[in-house]
Amino acid sequence: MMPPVNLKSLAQALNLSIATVSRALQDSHEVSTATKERVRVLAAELNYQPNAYASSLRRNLSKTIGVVIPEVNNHFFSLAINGIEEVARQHDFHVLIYLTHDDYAREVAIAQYLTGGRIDGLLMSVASGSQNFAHLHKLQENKLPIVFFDRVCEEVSTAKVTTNDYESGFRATQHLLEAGCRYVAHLLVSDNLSIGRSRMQGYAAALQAHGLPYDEDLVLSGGNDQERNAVLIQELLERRPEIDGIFASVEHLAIASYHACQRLGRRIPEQVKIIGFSNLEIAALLNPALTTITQPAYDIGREAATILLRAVTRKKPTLPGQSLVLESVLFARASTAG
Amino acid sequence: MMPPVNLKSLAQALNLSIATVSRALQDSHEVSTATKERVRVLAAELNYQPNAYASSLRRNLSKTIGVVIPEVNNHFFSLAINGIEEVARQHDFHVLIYLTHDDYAREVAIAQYLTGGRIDGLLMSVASGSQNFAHLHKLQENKLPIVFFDRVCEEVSTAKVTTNDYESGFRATQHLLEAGCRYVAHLLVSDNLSIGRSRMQGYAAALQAHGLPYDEDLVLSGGNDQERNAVLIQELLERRPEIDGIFASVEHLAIASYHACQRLGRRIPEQVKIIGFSNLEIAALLNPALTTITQPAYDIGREAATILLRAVTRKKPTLPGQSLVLESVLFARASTAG
DNA sequence: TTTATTTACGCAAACGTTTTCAGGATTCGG
DNA sequence: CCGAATCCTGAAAACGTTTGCGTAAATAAA
Repeated sequence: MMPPVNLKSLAQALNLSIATVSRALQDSHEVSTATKERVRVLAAELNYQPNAYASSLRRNLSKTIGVVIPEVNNHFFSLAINGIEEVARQHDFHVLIYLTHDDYAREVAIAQYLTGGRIDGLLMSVASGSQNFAHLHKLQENKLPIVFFDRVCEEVSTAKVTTNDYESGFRATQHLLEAGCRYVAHLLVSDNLSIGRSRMQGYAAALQAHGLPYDEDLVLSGGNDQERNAVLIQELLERRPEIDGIFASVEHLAIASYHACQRLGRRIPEQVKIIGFSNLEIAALLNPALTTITQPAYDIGREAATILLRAVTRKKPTLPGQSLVLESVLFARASTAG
Repeated sequence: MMPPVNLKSLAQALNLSIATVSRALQDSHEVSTATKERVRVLAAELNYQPNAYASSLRRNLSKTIGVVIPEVNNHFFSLAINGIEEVARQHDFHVLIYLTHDDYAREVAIAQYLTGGRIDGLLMSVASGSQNFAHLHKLQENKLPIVFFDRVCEEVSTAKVTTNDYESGFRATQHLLEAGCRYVAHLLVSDNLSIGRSRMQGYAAALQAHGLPYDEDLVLSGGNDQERNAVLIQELLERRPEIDGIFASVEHLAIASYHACQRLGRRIPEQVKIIGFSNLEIAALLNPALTTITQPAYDIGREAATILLRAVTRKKPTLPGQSLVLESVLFARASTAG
């Protein structure tokens, strides 16, 4: 059994004090170049690695950020994580990941975890079921910098990175209307998510701009059960056979719509045109190719992480004024062809 | 500014010693029920949260596991993470995530990070470029339990969770041959990955079983650049126009094959049949629907995490004998229809 | 030479927790 | 009423770092 290699053992081996070794490894100017070199050589030889927890405890800094998201098996979030991890790595930060599965209770439990000083900052996309935000306010009281991305929580005053959801909702709907649709259904994931509300408002505004009525019955709120969503959409299409366009607020609802149409034998785009928010790289390979509004997921992750790390490293709070709005892009494909 | 709420402040407020408060919160039998209750009430009221780093330092246990994977924007890995996170949460463990982007140097750097005692155990899918495994051996010398999943490293003696890759490769190839293919190309991601070798051997064995020659020129090794892969496949199809079947070892190569066929105007499945490893939920919605061999990604994550956490909590090393082989499933769809 | 100033290093406290050890108070068998 | 056992509690060390402060030696200024 090897003895542990820590500052103490290094100091003994070099006949130095622990303090000097520590300072040498930090390249402090208080230690001579020669000594620094001696220390570095031995440390490298013994493969010394500082104990992260001792360091974090002493400095009250963990070099770790947390990422709380609903799902990871989702192109948007996994791309965002890519961006986040990239920035974190550049700053020598570590990334803790937590999944809420859109479950409010789980989100609260996770927030509780995170008050233990385990992380220096938090990136978050809130669960769709969240109504009460006491758990998030508690984190803020603990001086934990937070940056929301995509699914933001408006009640918490901090930086937020989002996309132009209102405009995107407007454009998506307009795209369908211009392709000839007259009865456009809107599928969203939850009514109390700000992001969903913005898209919905864009939808409503586009209808109005084209002199079409807003029909509440054409708005469907889906959940996390893919099969159930498909059934709900199927029922909607049967109940309102005049529907000739679907605007899906999230990717999996667009997919569910495909399944629903497939089962009902409705042809896309001849009978029903579909557009959806999505980060599927292979949208073009679907049958038919899916028209998408694509969010810059990777950039959202990058920007959110950048704002957060700036706050963390400068020990300043994250401010609402640092918020960012990125633009989504509409890719017209076969599913909305006139 | 609020004073910090820690064991000391709790002890002072309750007129108890730090030791007693600590024990009370751990529900130790050494402290009276009445005192426990007093402590618990105040702790809850002040929203006390133990400092994770102090605790980790003292107990030499971080309640954190690391996950090192090539990518997260990949259905297989994101599903696996889902499984991992699930198990970790059940055990009150935290999950640190690191992405190698299949870059060997990055993998080594990450391994270096992880020797700092930051994690109690490691789940890993090795980068495809890795040839030298000194960094992994170093981790083992540090007594860090490791479990490999999917992309295992055979040179390191520990538990591994894989799928029946040889059989799957055999069945995939056989499926094409039985559908009438005579010239089956094989696309793989890297020759030095054990998982790729197994699938390839299955491929070769199936050819032999059907009395067909193994043609090295029909085996193409792809990289991480999707566009370049599509071009390579395109060139292969042009060079060897007799190719009537493609067996893609990973999802993105199957997708690249679709693109290649699309550009060359080859019809799937009439001219070229395609089968690929994939965890795409929407394989059935592709044009045409993609025949897949699907790995139980979620279960792989779950099982790997379970083995690892068992080792961690019982303070025993992970052993090769704990390795697991799960079965993939072949879903026949339109892309290989006779 | 004396007095400042700089340089290079060590001592020891601190971070917040867990845990060993010991001891005072209470209870109980005899 | 004495001894032992039982029950609670506290003092203090330890985990491995970082860092304020002190100080001896070396150098510079006078």
